[in-house]
Amino acid sequence: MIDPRLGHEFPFLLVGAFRRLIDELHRELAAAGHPDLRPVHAVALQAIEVSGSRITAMAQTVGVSKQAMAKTVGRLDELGYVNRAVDSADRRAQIVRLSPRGRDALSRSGVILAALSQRHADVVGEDQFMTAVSVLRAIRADGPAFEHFEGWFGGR
Amino acid sequence: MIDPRLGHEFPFLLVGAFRRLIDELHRELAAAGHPDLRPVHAVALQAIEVSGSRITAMAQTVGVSKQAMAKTVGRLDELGYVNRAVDSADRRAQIVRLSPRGRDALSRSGVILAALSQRHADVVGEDQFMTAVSVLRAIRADGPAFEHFEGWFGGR
DNA sequence: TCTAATAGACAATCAGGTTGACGATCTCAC
DNA sequence: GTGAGATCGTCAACCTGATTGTCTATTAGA
Repeated sequence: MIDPRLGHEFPFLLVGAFRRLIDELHRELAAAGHPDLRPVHAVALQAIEVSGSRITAMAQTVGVSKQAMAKTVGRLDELGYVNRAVDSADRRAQIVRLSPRGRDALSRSGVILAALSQRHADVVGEDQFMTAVSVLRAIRADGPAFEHFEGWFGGR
Repeated sequence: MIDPRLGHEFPFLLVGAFRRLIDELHRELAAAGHPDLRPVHAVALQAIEVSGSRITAMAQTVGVSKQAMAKTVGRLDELGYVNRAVDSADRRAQIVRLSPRGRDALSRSGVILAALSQRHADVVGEDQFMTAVSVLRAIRADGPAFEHFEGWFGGR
């Protein structure tokens, strides 16, 4: 039997660890030349396939309306993280592609997150860390790849 | 050395596990007679001290403006989860107290979350689960008791 | 008793999302 | 071919949940 008081603590542990991880990621991204990149941008960047993606497809992947995704993509374009081009095969559509800067941001994110994970693994022990990963995988189970939170937490 | 690809997965594991846990909590709370209780309400309820709290104090605890907290408390009053009374010692202030229904919701939350944690611990093994807890505690470190997310994820 | 600070309500505003409607374009059955 | 219907991305209107600024009532303290 685990301590029943853990019940109330556990969600806070999860969200707190998430928050701290993402805060550290963006602090280091900012220091590495990406001060304007917000978490929501990083999520959108990850929804872009290597061959380029349509806005509608990205919206569906992330779980927001295409209008919302269009706005985010517009901002990413402004910031130089993506390029847009009309799809030669379908002139209604745009193909959104990562720019070199976008690729840089994404690969740096990977490096930073890997380093952060490694740092935490060093502190608690690698096998402990991997145990935590497998526990989280079990809890998360077959959830969606991207979580959509709009209006989820609140709602009057 | 842990697999560098874990870096990108880890935040999604955390947020996915959190989301799943809270979703299950509120599904069971709804089935137990609390269908209108949202996560944001549960957070506010937890910010009420046993002897009663002022709105301003709750706002500070949770990390939102007092106006926002006043609205949430108003809703909780509507729903019958709290009672408000003028503070006899300071007639500007209100004392917000949990109603019996509020106490029921909070104690049920505890029971449900403990059961969910126990269920996951049963699946992965109690010692594995406790290892995960200590890893999360290490990552979360000395973060605030309540995480405040408004405007954190997005921001143009 | 006068002044500064505080509790909470009201109003205006903002941000980030939503839905609905639209023009342009594509697909497909005929 | 061509006409009907679906789909892509934009524009506009709106909703929600937060924010800041302002206000009154009240309290605390010199």
